[in-house]
Amino acid sequence: MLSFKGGPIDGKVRVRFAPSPTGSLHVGGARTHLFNWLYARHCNGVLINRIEDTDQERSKPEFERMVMDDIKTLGLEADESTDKGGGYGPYRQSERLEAYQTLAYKLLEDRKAYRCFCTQEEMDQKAQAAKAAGKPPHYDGTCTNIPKEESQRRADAGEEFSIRMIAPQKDYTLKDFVRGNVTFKQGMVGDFILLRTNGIPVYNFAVVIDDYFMNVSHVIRAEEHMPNTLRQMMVFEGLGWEFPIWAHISLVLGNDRKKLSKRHGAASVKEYIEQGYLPEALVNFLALLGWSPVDNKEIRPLNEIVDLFVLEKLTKSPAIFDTDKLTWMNKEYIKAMNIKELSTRIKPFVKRAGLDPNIKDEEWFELALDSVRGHIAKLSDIGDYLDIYYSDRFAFADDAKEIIASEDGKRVASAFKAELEACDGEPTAEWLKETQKKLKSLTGAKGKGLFFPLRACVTGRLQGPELTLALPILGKEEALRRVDLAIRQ
RNA sequence: GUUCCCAUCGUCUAGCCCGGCCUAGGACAUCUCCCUUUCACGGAGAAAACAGGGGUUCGAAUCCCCUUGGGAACGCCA
Repeated sequence: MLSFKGGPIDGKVRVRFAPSPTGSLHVGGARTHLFNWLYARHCNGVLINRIEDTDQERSKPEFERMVMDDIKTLGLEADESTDKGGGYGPYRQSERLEAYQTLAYKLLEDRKAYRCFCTQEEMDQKAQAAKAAGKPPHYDGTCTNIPKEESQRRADAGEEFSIRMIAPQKDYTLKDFVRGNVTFKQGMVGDFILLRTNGIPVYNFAVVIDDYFMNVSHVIRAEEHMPNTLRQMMVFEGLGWEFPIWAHISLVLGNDRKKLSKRHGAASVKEYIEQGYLPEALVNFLALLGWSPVDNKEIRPLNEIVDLFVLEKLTKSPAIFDTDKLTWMNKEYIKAMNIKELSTRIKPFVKRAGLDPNIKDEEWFELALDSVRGHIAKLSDIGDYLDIYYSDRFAFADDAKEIIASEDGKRVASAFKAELEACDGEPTAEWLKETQKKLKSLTGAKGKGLFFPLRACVTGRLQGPELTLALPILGKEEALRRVDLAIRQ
């Protein structure tokens, strides 16, 4: 028997994010989780992750694993969860069935719910008919007034039934932390299912029981749940329990102003991470969707966000997920990151681009990485910039070829070759600076006319890191090989 | 269809609750200029919004009403 812990709120903030394991973590879900996490941290409270797997068709253990791992990569683990345990478990709804069933029968006993013998097919038909007639598809009340004895008899006889909650016909006012008072007029919802025919509870029922027994003080969730909240209020009331504090946060929308989903391309945390967005940048960006710090400073460490995060500052209106701004933020994080940290984090992306980060020593790699980091927006961009240092990848881009073929180009290239050959030891930044001056007077080329050919010869590109940085990293031998190649074109 | 929610630059937002300090602030993106004997980086600047209409008030982005627009939800999905 499941022990019923919890009870009335004892003053401590306990919040929860309750994903259903039907796919990997969505950025909208990540943002909801983040807001809960921030609030818990800010209040020195507790964050719970509960797995809502009552949809047996779509829920899969591997999805649960994915979601939990996504949360972990974001660095936002909960205090109590299926992974970590805690004093209010189990944290998977499929393991709490007994509680739901017990309470559903209590409601039945109290005449706040009834057995419904309508079949799935009948219900589908009714819903369609109601829709066709332009009426809200509410339950028509076929089984509402079946006498208690008859209901019992039919159940005993083995007839299949679900348990349906009687929706009290009166107005309900939801006191919402971000929206203020929201009144739902009576008749907005019909009698709704609590327990399915197979004994598994439905979301709106399970949530109430879990939130109560897990001692949840604040329910911070997406706005799309508002109509659900009405049903949940009815269940809380029917069970004689106090409401938690609800806070319905605005939705995250795609470019088309519709709720962000797979249709909008990348929509999951996993995809963004795989594209080379840093978890900390994504988290920082997500925090700014529907919330803003008092001092306007947008890029800031998580602990500062925790300090400033208050529910009062949440926005009511929905926010469009702007990838451009995320990308900018990611770039800033890449620029600011400690080079050793960046080095270890970016290596998988370097390998994925087909480049070996270990062809030379770590010091070389860091130098090379540092010279190009300012150009990349995502970790996955690294291949296109770092490859200039890899001789097997070397090739002249079309625009670079043109420059080299020009009059200035030819003159600069051969003059530079001579200088390089005469260079004593490895070329340094200072050597290059001197040499550039020399080349200027030697060839008459200046500005773009001087720098583009040099860059084109050495890197094969017209854009990239400072040559004074790149040349020493490349080394004399490789540089010479390339200049030679350029001249012979 | 019904109910609920929302409405400030293209986008994220500040201001709104407690009207005057708003000539509406910041950030992304865009454009311009500067720096640099090059691209980039960096710096400076520009353009860009109170959805519309009625009230209330000496005064409204801020309060009230209507219209319009957008969104969400109406399941034995969550």
